[in-house]
Amino acid sequence: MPVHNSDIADIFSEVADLLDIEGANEFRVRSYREAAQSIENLSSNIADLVDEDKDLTELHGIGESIADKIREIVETGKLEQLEEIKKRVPEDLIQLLNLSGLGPERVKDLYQKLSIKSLDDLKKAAKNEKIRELEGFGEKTENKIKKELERLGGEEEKRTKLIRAEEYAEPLVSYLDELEEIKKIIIAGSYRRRKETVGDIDILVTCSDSEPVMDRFVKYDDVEEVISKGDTKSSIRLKIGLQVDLRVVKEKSYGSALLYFTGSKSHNIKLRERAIDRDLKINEYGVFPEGKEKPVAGKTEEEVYDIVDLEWIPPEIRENRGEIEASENGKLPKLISLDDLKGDLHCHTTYTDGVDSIEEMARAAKDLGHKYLAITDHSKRVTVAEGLDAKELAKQIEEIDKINEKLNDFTILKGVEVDILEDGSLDLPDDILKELDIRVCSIHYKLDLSSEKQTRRILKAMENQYFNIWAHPTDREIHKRDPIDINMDKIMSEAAGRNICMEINSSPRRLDLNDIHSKMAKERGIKIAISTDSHTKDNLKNLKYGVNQARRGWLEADDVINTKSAGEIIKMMKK
DNA sequence: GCCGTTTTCGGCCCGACTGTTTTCAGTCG
Repeated sequence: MPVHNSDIADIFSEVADLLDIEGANEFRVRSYREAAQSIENLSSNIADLVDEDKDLTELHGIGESIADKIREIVETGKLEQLEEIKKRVPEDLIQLLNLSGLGPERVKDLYQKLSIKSLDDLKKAAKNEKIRELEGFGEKTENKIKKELERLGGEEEKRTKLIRAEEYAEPLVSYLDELEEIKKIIIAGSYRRRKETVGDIDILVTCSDSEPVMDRFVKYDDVEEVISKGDTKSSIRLKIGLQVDLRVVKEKSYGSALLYFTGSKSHNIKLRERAIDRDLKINEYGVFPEGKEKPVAGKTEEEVYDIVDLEWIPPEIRENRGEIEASENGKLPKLISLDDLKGDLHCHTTYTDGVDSIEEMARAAKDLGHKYLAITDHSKRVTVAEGLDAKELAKQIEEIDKINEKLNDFTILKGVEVDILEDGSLDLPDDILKELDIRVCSIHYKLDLSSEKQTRRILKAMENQYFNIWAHPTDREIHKRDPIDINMDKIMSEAAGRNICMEINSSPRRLDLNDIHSKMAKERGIKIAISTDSHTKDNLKNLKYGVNQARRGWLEADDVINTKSAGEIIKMMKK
């Protein structure tokens, strides 16, 4: 059973949480958290690095001790240290940390003084009004715990998909913006970094007077609960469960505040450390020389970066994944933008499970400013979509030729989304595949094969000369389906060697490849197709979500094939 | 536990809000 990066990261997070509750040195706890994050952010498979006997301490946040522990986990599947800690601290206490308002100190108190070991214990103690009797706790705290228990119902809180967050954040911003006191208003946080999911919404405001802004904020129609309200900071929870934080700062602090509230946290910490090296202090109000109260920068983000000798870094890559070093060395990527894309390379029509005809799809794409659209209906194995056999596909090819004659300055590419069967063969014979301009290959069945079998399946499929683009490579669906288990390192090496492209599927429920894998593909020289996998005309607009992901993966126009013309793409797909 | 163009020891990002306190610890982002 191969050990995944996320397994190792989870173990270290657990160690951190339990040590924290136990009252261990906070910096030691932080080390485990940072190691976990560092591993989570890693593009290559850490188990492979161990097999290759690489020096793990070269990774940021990983020293001798944690490197040993990683090796132990890879070799034995578990960490003895964690088993030991669990003997001292009940592991279910970690769930208590999910309740807003409960941190390690309070959880420790609850455990030591009331023998609370689980959410159930906590529920009972709250019901019997035992918690309010504890020193440092009170009636309000107890009530808050009760409320939180009810709200979460034992379920782990899920982050909200970006597209859904947009639906709620934008009207709220418009509502606030009606106030004449407001000068600037912007959504910061992971929303601005265009992360696929957001934990909450952070709104930053500059204004002439904060009082009416805060008042209006907490009176918003969709508010379920006011979590806090102050002069410069207020938090609410919307009825759908999404938390929104509002921060008000002065105009002269706008840049440093925006930087701070955009994050990521680890990016900011890196910047602050950099400032300390220069005898400066960065906070949300500006950049201050040691001991001075007058800021030397802060009005714009550029100013703040500049004063620590960095170029401005686009929000999407502020994840402490090497962007600060790149900025320092003038090596920041020139990130791709939606305007760079000339067309879309994956969609479906009424031939299979799409709802619009070939011509309707093509005209809609043209209206969006595209120069081409690849029609890639399913192959026969995908029976739920009534996938096409060779004969039906031949008929579609003929129809596309006819429609292409009618269209000016637009090309419909003849394609298919051919299924990769369990044995690694493609679902249609070569003699029909060769008639096409482009072939998108993907898996829809047997997603639960072992890593070894699944990897072999894809590697085998890639031997086919008509394997052009590997679509929605991991088959994950956000919050719904885990990625398939594969050795991505190995497959990407193969793809790179065979000039096979990989897809960033822009469907908001997929966004597959994700940001980390996109960056990994770029580093290996693999070209990417950003495609919508549209099943309706309207879906064609989703391309922007794929671009978000591509930007988060450091992709530049040159890394993405649909920045090229239709002619160039057809040429690239012929091998 | 990690890290190092002043360090192998002594630091480790920084501030707002809440509730329980009478000056602050805990939590959060």
